[in-house]
Amino acid sequence: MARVRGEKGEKSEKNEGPEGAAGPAEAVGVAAGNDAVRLLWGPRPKPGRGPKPGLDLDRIAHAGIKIADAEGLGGVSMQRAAALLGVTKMALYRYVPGKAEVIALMVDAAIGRPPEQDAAGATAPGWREELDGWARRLFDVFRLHPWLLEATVGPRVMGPAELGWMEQAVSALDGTGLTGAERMDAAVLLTGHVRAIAQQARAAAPTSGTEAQLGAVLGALLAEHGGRFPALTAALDSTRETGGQDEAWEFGLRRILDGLAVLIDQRPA
Amino acid sequence: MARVRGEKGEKSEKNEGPEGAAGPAEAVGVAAGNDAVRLLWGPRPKPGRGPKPGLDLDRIAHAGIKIADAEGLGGVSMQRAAALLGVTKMALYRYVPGKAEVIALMVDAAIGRPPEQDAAGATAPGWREELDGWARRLFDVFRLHPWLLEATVGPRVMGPAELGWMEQAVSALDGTGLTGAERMDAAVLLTGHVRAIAQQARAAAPTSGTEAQLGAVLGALLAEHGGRFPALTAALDSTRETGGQDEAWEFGLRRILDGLAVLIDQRPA
DNA sequence: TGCTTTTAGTGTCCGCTGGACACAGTTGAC
DNA sequence: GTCAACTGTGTCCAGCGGACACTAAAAGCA
Repeated sequence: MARVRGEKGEKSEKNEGPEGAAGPAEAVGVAAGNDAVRLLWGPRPKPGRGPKPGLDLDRIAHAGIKIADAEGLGGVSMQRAAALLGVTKMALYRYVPGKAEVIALMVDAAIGRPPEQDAAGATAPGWREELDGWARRLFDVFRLHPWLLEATVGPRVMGPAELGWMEQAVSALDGTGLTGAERMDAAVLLTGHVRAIAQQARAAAPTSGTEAQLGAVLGALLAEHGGRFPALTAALDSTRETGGQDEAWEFGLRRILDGLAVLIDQRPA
Repeated sequence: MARVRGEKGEKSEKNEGPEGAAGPAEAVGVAAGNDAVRLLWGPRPKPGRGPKPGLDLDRIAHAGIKIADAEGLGGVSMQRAAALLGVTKMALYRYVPGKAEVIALMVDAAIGRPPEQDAAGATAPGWREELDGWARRLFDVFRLHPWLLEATVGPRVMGPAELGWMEQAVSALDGTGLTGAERMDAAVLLTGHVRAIAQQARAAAPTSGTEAQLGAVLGALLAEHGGRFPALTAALDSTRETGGQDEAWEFGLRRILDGLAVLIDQRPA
């Protein structure tokens, strides 16, 4: 396996200034961009002369995923991942230049390739049904790996799997008369909704203390300070368990698709 | 000032298990819920007998904001914030039970109260104009404090300012025939779009290395692996600088408002 | 006025993190 | 058979969030 760090001095440049003084550096910073691209998109350097590598990027990614699924992204550390693989943490640095890249690999592996959807008979489904199904499948992924939300904030490089999802959404809009930019914007719009609801679902998840505790907190707050938020109070009162986040998901999805339909209908095909 | 930690043993409960074994614990975890509620919503305990407090929650929040604005959320540590205020980091723990609460305070202070918008003459603006302006103003806030994106992932308690924004959006839909739940869902939908574009804008921000580097990376990737992503390649080729993220913002906003209009028009007022 | 109690800020300590670096042992190529 | 490349380990470091004991200041009460 080829050296994972380029020039050995390259990595040290990260430490310039007191704290980097520029980027978030929190998750997958852009500083890791080039490295991350190489790791995500290959080519994976073939083993050369030394001892056989005991690990590979996939195993590392899945070790991280296992931890993150069980304990959240905060539970993922180089130590824990390495321990899960039966090596010391420094062994991981033979495969990956830093933690940011581990997370990038985790993200792409966890998102996974989008399932093929055509088949299902001879009738072509139409853009609306396709996008609807696409959004639901993506939502399922975020529900399965809630930490994906935190892991995908900030500037980062998309991996092949993630790009595959984008491809599928954009191609669902082929032949609708929308321009290329518009098709991509539509995919971004849908992704935003998926993320928004996934986030809201996580807040109400039973993992978080006692049941839908946060919703209760909101209710209590409005009960106490309701005077300052009349419209919210009224809205919440008139709701009272109409459906919860499932409703928000369906509502937003329908609104977005309706909005797209308005545009598509007035376009010459 | 009253003791900030309740029973002194309460805090230790956080350390149960190897790593909490439950929550993300990364940002503002739900474990901080009760404390965060007290700090965000008051009542602020009035000073009692001891030495005069040299700080207050607002100053702490703004110190954190200053750092985060300059260096990103990753640059915010108790040490740095305390140093900016001229005290040791442990002094902060007299006001705040932990870092999570500092971030919660930063978030609410940075989001700020939504500007009043009525006035502007006698003509009532109508829900569409109101929501449009609302979304743009919220977007401005996220552009001003990009770290808000990272700071607001995960389950958390909303502060008065944040709830004020929600209030404004919901009240803009009063009288449209939408149910309370639907009005809230619409607000969530818009917020999701604001966040999605804010995130995408951050990726292309000049802060990140050389200019819109990440967009270039995407282009290079598609140039190399374009065969696997035909629809994306076509979309991106047909685009070529049609406008960038501004277009995505306008596109999504219009689509959402169109979708809402479809629903509202078919509702009896 | 003086004493006592409450409290603000400090200093010290701990476990953990991500990462640099030097080293030992294994392997393939010549 | 020798050598160069490479994997995994051990050790070290600065920085992090936070617990805890301590000193000093201020207010209430006698």
